[in-house]
Amino acid sequence: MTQVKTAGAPRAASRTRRPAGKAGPPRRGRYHHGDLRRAMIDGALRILAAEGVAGLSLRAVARRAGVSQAAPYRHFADKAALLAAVAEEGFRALTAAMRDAAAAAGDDLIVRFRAVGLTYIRFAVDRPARFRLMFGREVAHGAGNERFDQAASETFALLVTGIERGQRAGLIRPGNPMDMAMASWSMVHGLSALLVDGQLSRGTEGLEAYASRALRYLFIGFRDGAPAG
Amino acid sequence: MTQVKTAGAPRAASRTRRPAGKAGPPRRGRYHHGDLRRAMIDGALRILAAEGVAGLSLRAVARRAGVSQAAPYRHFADKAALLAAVAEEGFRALTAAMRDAAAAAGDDLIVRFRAVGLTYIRFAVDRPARFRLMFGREVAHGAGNERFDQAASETFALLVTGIERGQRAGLIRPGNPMDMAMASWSMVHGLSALLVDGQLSRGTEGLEAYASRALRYLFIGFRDGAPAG
DNA sequence: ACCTGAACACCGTTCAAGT
DNA sequence: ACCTGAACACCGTTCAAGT
Repeated sequence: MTQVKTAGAPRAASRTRRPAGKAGPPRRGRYHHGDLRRAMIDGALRILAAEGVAGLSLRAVARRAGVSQAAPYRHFADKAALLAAVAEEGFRALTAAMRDAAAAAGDDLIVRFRAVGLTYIRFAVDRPARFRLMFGREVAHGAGNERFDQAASETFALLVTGIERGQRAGLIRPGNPMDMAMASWSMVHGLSALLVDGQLSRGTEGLEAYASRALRYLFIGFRDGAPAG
Repeated sequence: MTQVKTAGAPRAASRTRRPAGKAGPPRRGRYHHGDLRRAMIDGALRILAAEGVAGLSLRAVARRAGVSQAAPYRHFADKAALLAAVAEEGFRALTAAMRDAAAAAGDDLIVRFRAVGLTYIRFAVDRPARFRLMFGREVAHGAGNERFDQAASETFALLVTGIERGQRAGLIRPGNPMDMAMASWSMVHGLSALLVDGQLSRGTEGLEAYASRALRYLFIGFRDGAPAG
């Protein structure tokens, strides 16, 4: 699932581990952390999963990394910059998961398309705090945050490509693929957001079955042979 | 638009105005505020519109109302309770706006349905901070917040009713109206959220035209006569 | 080059005390 | 009944100083 590689790391003694990783002569004492930037992102992810965004203070992440409250400012301009880095990794993980799901779904384009949407929804439901952060106002979009925006638009490009392929195969009706991508993203994102924030609840029903009940109507609208709009 | 009635209020001298408004003997000095609860909600709305949720601290709202930082705790258990009250009013305003739009749209059920969706999207885009607050994690859903949840589910009930009417009129295909309501809400909410958070941008295109390009495909899927799913 | 310690201006919340 | 003042434990951020 392209999760960040932080799983079994020991909780204490987070100083002095992990060799520099860059070429060049090994630093003598290599006092201090080693890779505080990486440790801050991993720590933020752990706090997000355990306590949600409410517990995610810069000072708490620094504490967990074993450094002073001021140390993170060597690596991030401010708190927003740390959150942007976390969100960017989230978009990369989401894009990778969608790509994997498409590949695993086989040749049927409709099946692939559905699998990609369900992967998006599952990502959101399984990591609610991270999903909210990725799409929330804490992260400045567009404003000099190119790496972040790039990761986000890759996700969109995946969608457009899938629709165009479906049109060429005669499975999806003609029409502007951007409009259809926008419709798909909106429905899948809306379903995710409403589930994550508790406005919709699926009870004991499986997530995939529940979500498919709604997605079905969009697929009918996309299908070639439906009456013209 | 069922906006809160706070428009031209003077900025200073916010004490001692507004008579109690409840029956009973007029209080003698009626020292202090009069209706601090109301003033807190109005102040929160103004800060939300001007600075977004980042500027919305309990102390700032108290300052604006001309009371001490501790005074609000007479009227709200904590900050979350104030935010819940603001969100609840937001849901009521949204529901009322959708109802008005449906009434103004005339008899054609499809036109009505579209008008309701576009009203939702316009509400979100015109009051982004308020929209985010209404649907965000700051407000506890379901956890002993009945008045809030009631306002939210009224909005959903409006949708289901519209779909059932469309089915009876033979305009909408047979099927579980709850599923279709879920699909509609998801698409409209997703479009709103992605616009509000800046992931989708409509450039210079009018909001209604832009949103309709996506909504179109859902309507095709709903329409009676479309190939069965 | 990377980090610490102390400081500043903010928070949310509590609690005794005032009218 | 409703509000104030002072306090506590937190924040984000800055800045001189240390190694």
